[in-house]
Amino acid sequence: MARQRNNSINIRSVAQLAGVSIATVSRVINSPESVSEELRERVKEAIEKLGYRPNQIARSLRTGSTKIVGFIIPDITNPAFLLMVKGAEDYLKRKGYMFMVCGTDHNIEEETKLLKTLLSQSVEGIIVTCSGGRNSSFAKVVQNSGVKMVFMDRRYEDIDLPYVGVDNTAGVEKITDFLVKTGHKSFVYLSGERNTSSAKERLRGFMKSMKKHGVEDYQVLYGRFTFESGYELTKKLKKIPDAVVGGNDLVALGAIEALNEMGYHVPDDVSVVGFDDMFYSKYSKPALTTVRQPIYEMGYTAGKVLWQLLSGKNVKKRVTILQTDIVVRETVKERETPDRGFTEKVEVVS
Amino acid sequence: MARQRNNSINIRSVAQLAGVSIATVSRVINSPESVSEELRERVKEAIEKLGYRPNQIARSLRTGSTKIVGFIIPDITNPAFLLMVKGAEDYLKRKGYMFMVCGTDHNIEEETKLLKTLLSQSVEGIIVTCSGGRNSSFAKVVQNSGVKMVFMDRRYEDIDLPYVGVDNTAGVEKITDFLVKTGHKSFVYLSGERNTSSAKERLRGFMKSMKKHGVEDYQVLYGRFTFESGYELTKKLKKIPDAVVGGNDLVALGAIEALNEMGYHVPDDVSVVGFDDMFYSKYSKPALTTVRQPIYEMGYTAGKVLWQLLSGKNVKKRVTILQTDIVVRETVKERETPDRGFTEKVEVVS
DNA sequence: TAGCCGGTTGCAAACGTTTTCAAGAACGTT
DNA sequence: AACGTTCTTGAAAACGTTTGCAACCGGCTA
Repeated sequence: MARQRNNSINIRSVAQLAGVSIATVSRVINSPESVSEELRERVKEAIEKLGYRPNQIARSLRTGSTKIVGFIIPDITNPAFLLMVKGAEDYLKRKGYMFMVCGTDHNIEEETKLLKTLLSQSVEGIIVTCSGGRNSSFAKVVQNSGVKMVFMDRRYEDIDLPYVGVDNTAGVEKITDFLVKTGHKSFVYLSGERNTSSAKERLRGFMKSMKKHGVEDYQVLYGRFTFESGYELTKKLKKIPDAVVGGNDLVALGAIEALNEMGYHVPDDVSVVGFDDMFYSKYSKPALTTVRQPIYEMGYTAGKVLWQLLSGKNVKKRVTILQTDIVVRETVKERETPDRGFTEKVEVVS
Repeated sequence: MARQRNNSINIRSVAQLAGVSIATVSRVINSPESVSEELRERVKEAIEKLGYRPNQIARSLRTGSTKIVGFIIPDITNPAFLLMVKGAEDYLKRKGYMFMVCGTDHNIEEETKLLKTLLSQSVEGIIVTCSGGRNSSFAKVVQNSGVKMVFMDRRYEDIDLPYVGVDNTAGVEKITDFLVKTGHKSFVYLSGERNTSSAKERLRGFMKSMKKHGVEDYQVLYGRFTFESGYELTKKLKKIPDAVVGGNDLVALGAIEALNEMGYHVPDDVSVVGFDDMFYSKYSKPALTTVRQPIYEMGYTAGKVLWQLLSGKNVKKRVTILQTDIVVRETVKERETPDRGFTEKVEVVS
């Protein structure tokens, strides 16, 4: 016996009302120029009258193209990640895509689970900002999925996929150089999650600067990319350095809070810098000196790269690295260098 | 001639490998207890071997249930909205749902467009935070859609749908009462987008407090819910009041920035309060006194209500209003009331 | 007039599932 | 031995589209 036919309006209702076949209705929708003026009008009228909207599910099943791209990011609540997402969306929505964005809560098991879920939803492409430093099960799923993917901001180095990121190393190196140049002699670096690619790259920039200038009075502390982490790490400091370099703005802001509570003034007693230039950093008191990342552009570019993949083009540039600027505000103060006046002089002469 | 069969693994490949019918494979997946031990094992093995994952699209088409709920929010980049979304997701994902979240950029035309798009994606439910104060085309689409919907945080009053929100009026009234009680005599209220339901409700709370205490020295200024708006409105002030009430935290923070630049000290010269208790407010300098909204809970509750709708239950409570707390930090200072000492005394006596 | 061609149209298959129905097997009861 | 019951299983229909193919209709050429 026939199952009860769903009473909602479908292509058949339209066809019936217009007195044509469903094929014609479909054509009116997808390639109107291929059907005669008269029928086209009749069908359009019927569509209007019934308020018919094609069922995307059926369409997807038939064509094999869902026009959906998924995002996997560590935290759906973090504005920085969402600004990237927005960048990618802004590019891709003009190509007719819809989006599913999923947060892993920094949990790599959840990450693979989400990947699987997205795959069975038949998304056409996925943009991923990794939640950890390595994720072997993730790699396995990716390999035999055949879906188009792009890494954004963070990547798993053992998975060969296009990557759009930011020159973390150069960014931190630049701002650390700036601190050295302005007379700071002792440093503390407050790292975020140590296994993420961005944390590693940023730390590398710091180390490069230290080495380059022959600075030995520095210390590296590991924590997370949060305000609280910056706060706690700083509180534990035995000796206060000339400058604190935060793994990101949140960490830097946490450090400032702690320093204030410990009775130090920023920037008079200590300089502090961050990384990100997040929304609030320019309004903090004192306003944070930091490294500006082109976050939105990064997402936009990732969207573009994914689209190239989706439209079958060969992506020549597998890796796109965007550059950073340093933005000088109020948390760095030029230090006197009384005890090194001599060295300074020599350098000038040589 | 037969179209080329899609070479990706489907239920048929599994059936073939296991030597059973596709019906059996489907049963192994959906109700394993209904198939014999032996076949079940064979099928599971085949699934594992091929890495088969059921095609959700096909499943949705057949069952008419996509297990997707959509969100429409004004700004995908605003952490407050996303915290609500997270709340709802946390509730609904345990019920097996996936999510599509869409931002309108505060544009009501985009809002109806997104609604239509979500509908043709056959989402089962939609949670909406309105972008404007009214949206007639939105209403029209909602009426004959049959999809389950819930308003979250903001609503269109002419559309009868379940609503989960916060007692904006009581919140602002409470904090304004607090200002009056601590001796403030003159007020400025900085409103956000004046047509949104939350802006209206908050303003009402302010007015109630003014009226209740017979205060006449107040002024209401309209702008937007942004830092910049608070800043600009404040800059235009001819006369500085005892207290500034911001339509939200951003506005309040903008006002503080402007006041500082104009040479006034917060809270010594002026008190400032906000609404939201957003992430950064406790770290601002001075830390903002504000109204805490249970944002996450609001989303969680909206998710719960939507689920009741989805599972066919009758929702008895069409409107759920969550209460706010006021959180006292550093931006309010008790004022002397030299010229009213007398009244004060009378009150105590009476 | 026969043949051909381009433009419109409809029929029916296919996309990958779920689910109804009926058939068969195994078993116990009379 | 006949029958009923319960449990497993497979065949086939259906979900709402898109699209290859064939049919038809005019008009044109030979």
